Amino acid sequence: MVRATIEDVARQAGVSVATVDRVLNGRATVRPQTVDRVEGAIRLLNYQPDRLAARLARGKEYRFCFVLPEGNNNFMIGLGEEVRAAAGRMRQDKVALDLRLTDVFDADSLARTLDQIGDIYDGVAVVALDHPRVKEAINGLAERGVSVVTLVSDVPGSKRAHYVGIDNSGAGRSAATIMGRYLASRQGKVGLIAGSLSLRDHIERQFGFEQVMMHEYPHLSILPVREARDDWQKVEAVAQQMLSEHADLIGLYNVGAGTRGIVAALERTGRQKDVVYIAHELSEQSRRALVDGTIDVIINQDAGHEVRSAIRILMAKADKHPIIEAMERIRIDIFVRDNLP
Amino acid sequence: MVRATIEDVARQAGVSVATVDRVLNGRATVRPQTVDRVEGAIRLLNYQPDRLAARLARGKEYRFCFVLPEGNNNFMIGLGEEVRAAAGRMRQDKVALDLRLTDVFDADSLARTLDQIGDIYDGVAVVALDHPRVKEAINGLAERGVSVVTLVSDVPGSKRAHYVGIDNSGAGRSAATIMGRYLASRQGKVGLIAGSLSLRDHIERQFGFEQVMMHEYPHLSILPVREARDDWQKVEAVAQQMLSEHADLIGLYNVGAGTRGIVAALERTGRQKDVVYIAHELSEQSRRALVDGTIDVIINQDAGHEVRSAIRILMAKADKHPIIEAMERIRIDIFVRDNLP
DNA sequence: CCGCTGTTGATAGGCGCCTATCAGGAATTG
DNA sequence: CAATTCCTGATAGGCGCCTATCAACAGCGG
Repeated sequence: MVRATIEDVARQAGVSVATVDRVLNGRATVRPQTVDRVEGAIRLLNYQPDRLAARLARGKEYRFCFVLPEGNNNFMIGLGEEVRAAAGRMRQDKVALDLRLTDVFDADSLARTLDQIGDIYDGVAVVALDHPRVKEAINGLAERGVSVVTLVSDVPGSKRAHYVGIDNSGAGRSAATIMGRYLASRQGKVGLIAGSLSLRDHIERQFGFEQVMMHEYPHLSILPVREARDDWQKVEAVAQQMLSEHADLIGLYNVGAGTRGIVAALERTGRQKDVVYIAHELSEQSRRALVDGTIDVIINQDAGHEVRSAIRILMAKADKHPIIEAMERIRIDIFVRDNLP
Repeated sequence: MVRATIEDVARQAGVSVATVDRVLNGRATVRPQTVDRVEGAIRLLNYQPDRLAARLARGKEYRFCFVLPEGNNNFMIGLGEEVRAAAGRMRQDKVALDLRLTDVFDADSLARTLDQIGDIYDGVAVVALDHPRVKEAINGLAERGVSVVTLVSDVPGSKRAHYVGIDNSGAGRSAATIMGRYLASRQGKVGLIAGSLSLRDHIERQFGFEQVMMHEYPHLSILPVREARDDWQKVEAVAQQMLSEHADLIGLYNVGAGTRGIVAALERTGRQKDVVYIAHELSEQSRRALVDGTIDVIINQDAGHEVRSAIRILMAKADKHPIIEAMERIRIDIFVRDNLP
């Protein structure tokens, strides 16, 4: 059975191809009665426009811009590499990707970057800060007709078309569940380190973690969260201090980046086997530490998936096509040393 | 910057488009020296053929056949649904998918199904049994020019173009690691149930599990594996027997399907909180049992990803395009109650 | 020098759809 | 009834590439 073409539909409906096209692309006013006839024919023939031919004919290029945080955060660097890799591959599909780096911890600078993004773009993917100024910038883009997706960290209440990232509260809860089970028989303190509490993803992870910890594993006491700006040197200092102040520290959950600092602190104090350490994001270093046993579990989001999902969503928005939710859900990966990719 | 077309390449190389086409598609003999000139121009212009235009011009339909096990195995049913869903979506990309069900536990019947698959297909994806007769059938297809990918369970040494599925030995090892950590402070026996030891994936999981268990957690003793044919009633009987024979059973790992039977046995005996139970494959039922706490961890492979990956690979093979390995790696998902999708 | 082989050029026509334009008929208005 | 307005048909031309065909030319052996 061969696929129906637009001509088959026209013949079936007793109209011209031009009219079918008018109905399909809403290009001009068509009498409702004619619209019905055409739609009937489409259903009857189960006609689906050939996407390839349509895109070829339209000759349209998609231009998307990825706005990522600058700095030496391993995960973000990896994300940038995925964008570049995707850019190379997608060229032959007429998709052009640009990459801009900016300071995420500074809402104003991020917002300014977003404001400056010209209308040359059909869509923007941004690792966002949950801040009124940023929200406003996102809404501005959306109103200019540029679709926006938030990446990794969401800005709820903004006019972004979609959030591409994991359920961070679920990630925090998962960390707590595993921490609780691993420490089932032990008594002691659990430490929590975050990058910044103005990053939506970090707060949510923290909340999720504390929630499950307090309800399910009340025998473990949680120390107050410490902020360390995702900078491994600060992280190391904080971890070091925690370890020396609390001889009964048996669990550590690092909500943000800078895992390297904790690994260093744990190994220096020789307590790496004694403390259950759960980290986020898989990288060269965290991978090695997981295999060595310094890290016990890594919770991860797949940067490659996120980038590809963001592109698919932006393309769907540009074409006004629906998106398949199930396909775009980013999973919370849990890695032990045995299921590393 | 606009993309280069085949005409630009021809002009740059000082040849005709026909010659460029000959080089690109190996359609006729071209003097090596001319080939060099063309390839130089391609590199210089960074030319990449427009895939859309190419596919449109070739006007080719891809026909792929998925061969799955029949029966009431939840995971396989879900896999079938994913195939159907993909079939609907892929129609507009000129990809036609057929679905055939067969008895997997019977090598002859599976092999016969494969033998009968006509040359109308450009590719076949099959949930295979590791058996000489099946291997032969796969090789037969491959020799007739039909690319074959094995799905979920591999047939190593066959001429399949690719294996789409998880690293089962890694899955088994992961189960053991988590089991060992969850049971850190306890002493007792761990039971192992498999579907069939002629299914490659099951054996590999078992080996991986035993390997880590024996090396890392020697205080836990593993009971001999029991086969239960992925049938939940048999599985229930086996689990029931294990539970009654071993009062000190504290861990259970079900390598195959039929999780429902174990859940029933555990709940009937009231030992669901006492036994750490690790299962494979997420389904309605296993999900509920995980949330309830009867199952402690589910190890999963994403059926949707597998189907889409198989399609991408078969398309790439049909077009003689390279595949991007990193994109096609199927991950071993670990689910606790908090990171369920 | 002829016929042959190997290589290349030129070009038509098509894939399915989009865009634009013009013309003709129907329906509506004043 | 003429002048509009609204709706529809017909058709050309193009998107970038593929396929096929025929002609042209060089170098070769006989």
